[in-house]
Amino acid sequence: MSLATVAAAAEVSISTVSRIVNGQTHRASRETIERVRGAIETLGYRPNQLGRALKRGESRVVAMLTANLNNPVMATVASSAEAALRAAGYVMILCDTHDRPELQDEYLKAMRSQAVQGYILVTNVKSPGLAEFVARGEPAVFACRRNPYASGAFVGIDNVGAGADAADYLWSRGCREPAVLFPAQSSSTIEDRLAGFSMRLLELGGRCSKAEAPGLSHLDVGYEAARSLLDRASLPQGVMCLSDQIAYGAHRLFFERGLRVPDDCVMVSIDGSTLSSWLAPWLTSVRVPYHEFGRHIVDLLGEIWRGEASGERILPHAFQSDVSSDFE
Amino acid sequence: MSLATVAAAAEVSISTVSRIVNGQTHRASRETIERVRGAIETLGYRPNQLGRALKRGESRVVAMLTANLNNPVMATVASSAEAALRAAGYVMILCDTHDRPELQDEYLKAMRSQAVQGYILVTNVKSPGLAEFVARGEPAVFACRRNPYASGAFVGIDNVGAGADAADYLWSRGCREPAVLFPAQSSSTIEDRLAGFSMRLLELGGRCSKAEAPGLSHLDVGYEAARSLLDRASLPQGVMCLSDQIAYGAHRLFFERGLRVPDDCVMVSIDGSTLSSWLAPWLTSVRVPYHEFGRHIVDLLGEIWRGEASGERILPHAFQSDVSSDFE
DNA sequence: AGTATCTTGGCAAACGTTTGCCAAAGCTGT
DNA sequence: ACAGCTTTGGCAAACGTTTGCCAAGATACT
Repeated sequence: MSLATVAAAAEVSISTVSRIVNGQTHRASRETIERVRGAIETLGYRPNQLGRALKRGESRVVAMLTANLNNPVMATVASSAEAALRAAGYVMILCDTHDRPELQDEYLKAMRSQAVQGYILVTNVKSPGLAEFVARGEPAVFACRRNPYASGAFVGIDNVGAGADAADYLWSRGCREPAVLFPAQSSSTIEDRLAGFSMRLLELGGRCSKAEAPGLSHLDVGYEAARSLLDRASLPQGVMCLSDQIAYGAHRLFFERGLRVPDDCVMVSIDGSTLSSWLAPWLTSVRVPYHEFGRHIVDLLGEIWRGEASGERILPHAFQSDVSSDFE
Repeated sequence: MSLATVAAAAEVSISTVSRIVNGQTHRASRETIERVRGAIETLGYRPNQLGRALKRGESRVVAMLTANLNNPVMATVASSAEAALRAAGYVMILCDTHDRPELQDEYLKAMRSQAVQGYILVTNVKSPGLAEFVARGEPAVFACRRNPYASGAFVGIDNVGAGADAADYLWSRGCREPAVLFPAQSSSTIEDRLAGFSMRLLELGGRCSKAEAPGLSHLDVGYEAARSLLDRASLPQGVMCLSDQIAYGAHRLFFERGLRVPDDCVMVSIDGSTLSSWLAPWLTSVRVPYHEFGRHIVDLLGEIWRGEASGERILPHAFQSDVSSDFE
């Protein structure tokens, strides 16, 4: 079914139907408009987005490239972005790059040939394709992780501040020499959180030991980092985990070794996922408002499309207090 | 950049370039082909999928409608479907219906106007739009939850059998009168698991008490169902939770009341998400191979497109034994 | 030499839209 | 009666593809 079908049913030309579909009411008589609207209604016509996109040069499709959908943080951001895009009349293509540069480049090319109108990037993996992409000035918003090639549209939190808050928390709980667990594969987010944490601790007069580990997922990272920590030194009073997932991994090792959190060792992390309040009551988290990210991402995309200079959106973080507000 | 650009660069006609792009090597001389390939290479040309889709009538885009991306089960299925689609040269549009009928209908219409080539549906919410959709015979594969209007392509597990396995497990642990926790909002999956569980228990000579609760998410369901259970009767030896999320919710209530799992009460569930092995070592699960779903979904879609009668794929489930195989 | 076949490649229509332009008709005012 | 304006609506080109058809040249066969 196409404009032609409707036009035939209403006995007008295709152009007339097209104009009415697009709300140009001053180009046809009231009577014609009603006839056409009736035909559209009875046929259940909806304009073909392919034809429209081809002609108009805007597809109303946005691509989201995410590092790993199985990470609940990414899933939450994807979900909130999807909802915000839908509300704005867009549709989301989801691409899971698994943080692999070749796959990322492949996706960037594929999305270009899909003529997508904008990009949401949750990645900081460098790749030749991404470098060109940024250089071409494609309309993109980075979320969680900063653009590794340039500054620009970004939605995230003040990771330095969040790290500092975690340090304050541990300090207030009496930890003077906490450990910090972090992944070998770094990123702007990780670095900032780490920097904020250790700087604040230094300011306060404390010091921290660091345990780093490689790993496919932050779960593994946490587990391995905790292992190397415990194998190397005695149990610290407190442990700072740079993400919830790292905390989960670390907790697993603690559990296996019969250590109890927070009785034997306080644990703090950054992310504050909803699941933690159910499954990890032992964990204290700096809560990041991932549910809000989508709205701001779409705002920024809008600014870019309108040609406005678009900056960063740094959203507020806080210690987890009221869980209920987590649900919309 | 379009075929026209390449044609100009290679000094041939648009048709010739198009044929070469599509692998018709017998319609041009070796020399011409090389010249065209060179031009494509240097320009970095990729065919515009919009034009192609419009002409060919197949968009190589598949829509996935999922009930709630924040549910890790859905996220896993989405992730595996995305990977399988990508490998087959397709692209995935993700739609989060939040199990709301109007939103589902809105998405179905929107996807139709996007000319998507196939659908992956993780829903059993009835809606007028879905009824028409099924009646039209659109190419769709249902995953996890069965088509509420007809039989047909489906990927899932034997939920009756999984329920029975859970009953066997609790029986083997000495539970003679376990409780079962389930959501008020039912579905084929829930019903089957419940039926399999209680039938097997009856066969074995046991009986079960049931606790049902409404809730936005299964986390709430588990919490509330556990509350109503404990308020009503004494603590059973074992609790069967119809999903991992229900188990998490129930555990939270148990934790608040100072009850320990599995010391005070054995808990079993169906899903076996990766996260459980990290965060919920107290939980025993029937493991569902959600990571494999994507592959089978795409297989079935292929069968449908080729016009083959496509049936159901019932994948094997098992008790969680080796966690490591969970990762690809 | 004449005919048949193969190779090479271009023309043009079509997919469903949008929109600038033109034309016919209906009006007003002189 | 005629110029000028508004209303109404159609024609046709364009977006980037694909593909049936035709044509010119080359080669092979009788």
